[in-house]
Amino acid sequence: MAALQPVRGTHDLIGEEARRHDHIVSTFKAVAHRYGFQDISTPIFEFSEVFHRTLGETSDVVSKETYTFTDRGGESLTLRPEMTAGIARAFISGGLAKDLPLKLCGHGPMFRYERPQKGRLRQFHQVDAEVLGVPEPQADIEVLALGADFLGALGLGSRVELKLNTLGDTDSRNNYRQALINYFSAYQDQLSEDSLKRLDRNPMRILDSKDEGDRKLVVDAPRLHDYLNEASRTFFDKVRRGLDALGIGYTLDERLVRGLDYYSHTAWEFVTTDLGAQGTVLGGGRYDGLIALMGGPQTAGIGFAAGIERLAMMIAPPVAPARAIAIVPIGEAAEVPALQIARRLRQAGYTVEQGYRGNVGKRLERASKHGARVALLLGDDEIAAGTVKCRDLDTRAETVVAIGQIESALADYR
RNA sequence: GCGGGCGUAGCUCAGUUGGUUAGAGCGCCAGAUUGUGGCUCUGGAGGUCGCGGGUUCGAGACCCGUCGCUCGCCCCA
Repeated sequence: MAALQPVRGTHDLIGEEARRHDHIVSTFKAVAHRYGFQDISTPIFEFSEVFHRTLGETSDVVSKETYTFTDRGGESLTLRPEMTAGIARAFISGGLAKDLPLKLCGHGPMFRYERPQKGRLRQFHQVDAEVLGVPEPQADIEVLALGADFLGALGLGSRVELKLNTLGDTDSRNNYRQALINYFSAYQDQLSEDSLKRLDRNPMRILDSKDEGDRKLVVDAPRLHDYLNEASRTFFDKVRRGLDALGIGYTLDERLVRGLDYYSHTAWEFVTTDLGAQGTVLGGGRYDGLIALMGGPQTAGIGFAAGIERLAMMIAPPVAPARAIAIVPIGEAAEVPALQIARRLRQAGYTVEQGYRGNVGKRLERASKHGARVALLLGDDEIAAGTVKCRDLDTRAETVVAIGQIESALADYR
C-alpha cells in the first residue's frame, strides 16, 4: 500500500454516482413492494460453510473468488458473493417456514475476488428478490414480471432482452448432464483447454463456449429439450404461456446456464449489448433443492439478482435533489439570525444552503453555481425592519418578506 | 488466473529523434466590484510526470518490475 488508494476493484460513490445507485434501489423497492415483497437485510458475512455448501464446490464463485478469513475467535467467515444463500440461511435459522409463502427483497454489497473490468468489481452491489415456498410456475411468472417491470421502471425496457431457458428438474438435469459428458468425452482431443476442465465440473458450460472448435462440437451435442421429463416440460410450458399472456417478450436460449449449482427449472437473464463483455444485467432462476440441501425443510425457491453498477451505467441521470434556498448574511450582525432562519426553514421542510464566506457577490455566485433557486439576503437594514430580501435567482426579481411569515411566503420555492 | 492497451495539474489532454525553469483548456482561489450571481478582464494556487529500480553526462519519454484503470478470455450481476 504505497500510496493511499482504494482497494483494487472497489469504488467510492459520491454525487451523481451515488444518486444513480439510490435511484436503482428505490425504484426496485417500489416495484417489489407493489408485487407484495417485503424487505430483508442479512449480514454481509456468514460462516463460510453457508456458501460452500450451497453454491457448490464446482462453481468458480466459491472455489476461487470468495473473500474468506478467520476471525479472532477462530471461525472461518466469508464475505457474501451473492444474497440467496444468506437468505436461505436466515429462513432456516429464523424458523420462517411457518409463514410461507415468503416474498423477500433486499440489496447491498457483494464481494468476489475477480479481475476487475467494466461492470465487474470486487465489491459490487445487487438488488435481489426471492420467493420461498411456491413450487408452482405462477411464482416464476410473477418474479419474471417483477424483473421486467423493474427494468421498465428504470427506462431500460427497450435496451434489454430476456433470455429464457429451463434446466428441468433434478432428474432431467442429471440425465442430460450425463448425456453431455458421454458425448463430449468422445471428443476430448478436440475440446478447448477450458472446456476440458468444464467436462467434469460443469459440462453444461461447454454449450456457451466461445471457442470455434467447441462450437462445432456443440452443434451436434444432445439437446436439453430431449431430456426433459413430462413434469419439467409441463412446468416450462406454463411459465411460457404466462409470459405470453402478460406480453413479456423473450427468446429461448438452450445454452443459457446458471453459474451456481443449485438451480433447476426456469433460468433467465436480461441481457444488453451496451455494456461489452458484462452484458447480463439481471439473472435469476429456480432453486427448489437449496433449502433442503442446507438442512432445512424441503422448500421451493425462486429469485433473481441484478447488478446495480451495470444498471447505473445504463440509466438516464436521475433527477437532481431539490434546488436549495440560499441564505446570504451580509455583515457580522446577520450571521446568527441567518442561522436561525435557515433552521426554521429546514424544519419547515425547505432545502436551505448557506454561504459560509465572502462578500455578497461571492455568496450569490456560489449559490447560483450550486443551483439554488432563490437567495435570502439579510443585512443590517433587513434586520432592523424584521424582513429579508428574497431574490429569485432565475428572474432576478426581488421581494421583501417579513421574517415572521417566512415559511409561508416561500411556499413557491419548496 | 491468461492476453492486449493505457497511467502527465481536480478534469480532458499536449509534451518533437532522450536536453536544462513540464504546458494548454476547463475547473478552483483572489481582485476589478466592502449590499447583488451567470459574461468579461487581470492575477494566483495547484505536478514526488502512478510507484520502485535500471540505462544515460542527462529520463515525463527508453528498459525491467510493481500498483491501478481499461478491452477481451474465463467467470458472472
